[in-house]
Amino acid sequence: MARKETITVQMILDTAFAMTREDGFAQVTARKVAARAGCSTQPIFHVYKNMDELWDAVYERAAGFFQDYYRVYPRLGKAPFVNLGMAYIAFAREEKHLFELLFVTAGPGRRSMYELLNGAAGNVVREINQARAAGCTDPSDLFMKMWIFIHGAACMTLTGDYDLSEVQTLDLLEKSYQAFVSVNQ
Amino acid sequence: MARKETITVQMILDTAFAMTREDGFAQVTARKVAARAGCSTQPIFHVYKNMDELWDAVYERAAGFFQDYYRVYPRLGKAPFVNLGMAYIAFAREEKHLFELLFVTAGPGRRSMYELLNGAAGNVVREINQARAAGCTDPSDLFMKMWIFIHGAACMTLTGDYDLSEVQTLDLLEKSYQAFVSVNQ
DNA sequence: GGCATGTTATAACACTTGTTATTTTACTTG
DNA sequence: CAAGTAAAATAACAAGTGTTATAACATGCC
Repeated sequence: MARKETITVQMILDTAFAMTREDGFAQVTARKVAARAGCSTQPIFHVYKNMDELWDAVYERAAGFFQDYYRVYPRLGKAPFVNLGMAYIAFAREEKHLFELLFVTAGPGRRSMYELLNGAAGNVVREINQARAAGCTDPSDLFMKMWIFIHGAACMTLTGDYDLSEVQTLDLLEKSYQAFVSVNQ
Repeated sequence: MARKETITVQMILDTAFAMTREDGFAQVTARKVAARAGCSTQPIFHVYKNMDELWDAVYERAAGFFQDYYRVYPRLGKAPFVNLGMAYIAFAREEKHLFELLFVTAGPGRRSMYELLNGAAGNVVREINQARAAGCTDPSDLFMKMWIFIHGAACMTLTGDYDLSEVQTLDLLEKSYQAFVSVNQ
């Protein structure tokens, strides 16, 4: 009937996503993706209507990647929000370009930070309940403060203004939680 | 002798800086600056060797703009670092594109966040001394924590994830300072 | 007033981008 | 095996970028 499809959606998306991880989202151009995938630009537009569709797919994949990253990240902290913060800061350090795409670039059509964080598993809600169970009077306010702090540390890793080890970060987050709790009740 | 120079360095830099403030650094291209300045691209390259030189000049101007912004910003806070933070967060809200250029974009040849903050007036050093005078045992550590928090809030304004009023922000920063102090000594 | 000289405008080059028209290729079906 | 058809390659278009060569221009000096 017809020629067999040799370049699949997966191959293109895999390539584009890998390029985003390694070189940044801005490097995902039609010709560069094609070159890395070892084909012309034509299969891309055969599978995706235009580059916007591919870019959206890369964004969705990055969002899913973060969910997975958080899911398997070791839980060393005891206080609420600390494990969420540890994974978040580590993600910013180890996946700079993905972090930038998901949490720094404004961009229309992007999900809110809270939505990305909470994810399908309701990560934030669970942490807030944990804080309430621990006797915190206003866990939402506590989350906001903790999250501002965590986001600040993560963003500073991008510019090289924050460079603490995992152990130091754990200590910093635990102490910060205690600090915020102490003035919250 | 020769034709009088009608398009000056100031006119070009003013235009490029205004474009950065309003539309973002990426919009500062040779043709767009020329169009807005009402001339061809030729005067730009007559005054600057290339676009990199102009971009550097815009960056320097943005850095100076932030210094001025901080200098005249009202001092409503009592605790150390709070006024620095208030001005910083307000700058992120009111000058999104300049904030992005100075404090979010990594880019080579850019100054460190600390250098931009401390400025010519030694803002950070003064605040640290103030904290020490107030009886803080480790003012540098306190500054780091406060700054992570402040930077987090500022960065979240860019993505629309932080939107507290000036009064609320003042309260938040004062309380955060108390929180960090309480676990610091 | 003519003229040399520095400034500006015009136009073009080389490159990159997304996108599309056209051609080639290869595979499945009859 | 031949034919038709879907996929991929080639090539081109239009727009945008930095940069530069060339031409027009105005201005102060002799």
